[in-house]
Amino acid sequence: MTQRVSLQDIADQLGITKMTVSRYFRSPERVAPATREKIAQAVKRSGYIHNRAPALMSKALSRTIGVVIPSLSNQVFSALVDGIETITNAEGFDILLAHSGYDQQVEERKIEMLMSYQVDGLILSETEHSERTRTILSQSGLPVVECMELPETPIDMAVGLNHKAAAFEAVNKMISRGKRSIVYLAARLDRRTLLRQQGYEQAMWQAGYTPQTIATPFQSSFTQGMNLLKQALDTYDSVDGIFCTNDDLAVGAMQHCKNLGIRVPEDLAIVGYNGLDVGQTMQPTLSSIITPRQAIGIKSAHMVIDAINGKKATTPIIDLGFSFNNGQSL
Amino acid sequence: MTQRVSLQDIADQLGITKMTVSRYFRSPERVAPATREKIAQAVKRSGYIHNRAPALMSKALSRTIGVVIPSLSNQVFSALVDGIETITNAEGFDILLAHSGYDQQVEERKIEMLMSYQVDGLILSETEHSERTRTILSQSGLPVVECMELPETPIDMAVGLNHKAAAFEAVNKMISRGKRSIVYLAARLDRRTLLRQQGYEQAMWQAGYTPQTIATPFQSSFTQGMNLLKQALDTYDSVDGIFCTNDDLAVGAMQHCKNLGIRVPEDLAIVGYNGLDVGQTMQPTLSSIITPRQAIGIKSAHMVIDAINGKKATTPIIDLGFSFNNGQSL
DNA sequence: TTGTAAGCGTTATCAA
DNA sequence: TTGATAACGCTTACAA
Repeated sequence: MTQRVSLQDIADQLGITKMTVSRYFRSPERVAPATREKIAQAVKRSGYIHNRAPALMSKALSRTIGVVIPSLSNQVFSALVDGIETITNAEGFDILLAHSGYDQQVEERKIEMLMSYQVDGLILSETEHSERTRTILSQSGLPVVECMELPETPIDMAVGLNHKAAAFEAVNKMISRGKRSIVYLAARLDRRTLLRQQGYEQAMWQAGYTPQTIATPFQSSFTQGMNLLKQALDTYDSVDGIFCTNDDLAVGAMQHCKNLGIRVPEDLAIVGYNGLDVGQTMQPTLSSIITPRQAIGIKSAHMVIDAINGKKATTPIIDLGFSFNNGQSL
Repeated sequence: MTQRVSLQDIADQLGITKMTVSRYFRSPERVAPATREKIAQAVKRSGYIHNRAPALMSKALSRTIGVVIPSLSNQVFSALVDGIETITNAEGFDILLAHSGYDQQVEERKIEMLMSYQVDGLILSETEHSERTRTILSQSGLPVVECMELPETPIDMAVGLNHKAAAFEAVNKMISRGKRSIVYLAARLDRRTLLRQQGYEQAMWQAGYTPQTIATPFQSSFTQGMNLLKQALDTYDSVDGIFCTNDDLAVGAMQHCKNLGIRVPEDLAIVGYNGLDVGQTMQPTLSSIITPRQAIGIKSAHMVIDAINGKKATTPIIDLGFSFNNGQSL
């Protein structure tokens, strides 16, 4: 059966105390070379694995940060986690990862789970939370970074970009190229999707055009992109531009154009969001807004760790901006 | 500062002992209704979060399963995790998630980390491990399921499919459609990619043709699919079929054909692997091998949990097979 | 350089 | 129905 090896077990084998073995792990230079050697061998032989539970019980830090992302199949969040781990690895922190499936109740459960493991801080990649989530996070006093978008009232700290402004700029670019009947394609109506819609609508109204949105509550996917474009073409007249809430939809839409012989961008301009690899394989290449997700991860990790170390950031909200990949589809 | 609320704190507020509060959580029916009510309020007020550390120290189960996947941006593994969580949620287990980036050293570190949290079992989605990983897992006696492919010598249990056989069947289908100069496109040379290559080569030799592989050590992506196809067309003469180690490459390759005006499947047949959504948006739709990844997750979780409950599976290796999505690209 | 003792927060067990 | 006690395995602080 499962027989965990303890420090005591190793100490017993060698006729020393567990304290010396413990020291061997934490500060080997304070153990006599001969003893060190003996312990090294015994550790190797026994396959000892450090047990964090006792350390979690003392008031000491766990040196672990909890990370919650909405999806396990989205390059945006894998880049975010990559960025986070660059820093946590360098700083000697571990991360504990959980995913919420874009569901606030699930997010709440996962945050509680992570907290039950005594994480020292949390990085969340959404900004809309259940009432209880906000309560337990505030009460805990734990450093929390909400990232990707910038909440008006962050729980603690935030790192991201202004999605409304990004969408506004993208749609303005489309308008300045002469497009006027631009439709917004939206999926999974999360907060970022709605913010982008606001930016889109603002740009349209400002130019004197009427915003037209086609949305689905389902997960976005290439197939959804095709379907939404079909609907858009059926619903609205003389559509000459499509602004998509992400690249998956945009690629699906572009695919549909190819299948139908619609010329991009002459007949229909298409702009995506996130600047993923897939858009660059298309012909024409996809125009898209590039979000600095790796940098967001890096900055988020720095902020949590600084806060854990008692150096709380003076500016709790960091806007890392965005850029525009011109591409050929506009 | 971070001021964790303990059971003792709540008990003190109410003038009772922490034991009663503990009971309130584990078996509320054994606490007097009046007391129960008082505790409920105090718990809510204080934002108490369960602390797992002490429980991890007793010999009791943690009711947590560690899961290691290679990538956070691959639908294959998100579906696997979905399958796992269907079961763990139902059975009252939590999962602790980690990702290895397809790196055995990272996998080793993550497994150690998960074990340091006293997980009751592990689900790994790769079958090649470092020496030390195999050692510590064996010595721990922990239930371990390796999934996706079927190792010859599993550490403990395994759930997956025979990738070599799947590739063999797919390539045979291509051959039976008259294709003879079929090139295999490979990326990130992990074990599954190599197994598929074996199946491909076996089918080719058996038909009297010479296998031709174009490989890159880099992560697969749509862009890589384009590049590899370019190379294949430059390197080999009269290529009439492409078998790809996954759908990303296949879609990139198909995209390249569209850009060049190569007709699929007339001039070039393309077959992918995994049956992801993206392939279905293409015109023609992508022919692909469909892997039962959600079912693999479900079965894996069942097996670990059964083993934890002392009901070790009699058959430690489960083959869940595969199917073929005919599509239009063949 | 190594050892001793106390304590972390919860739960199992036994007692009232 | 509630309480007292011990135990889990490690680390901190102190002692030898």
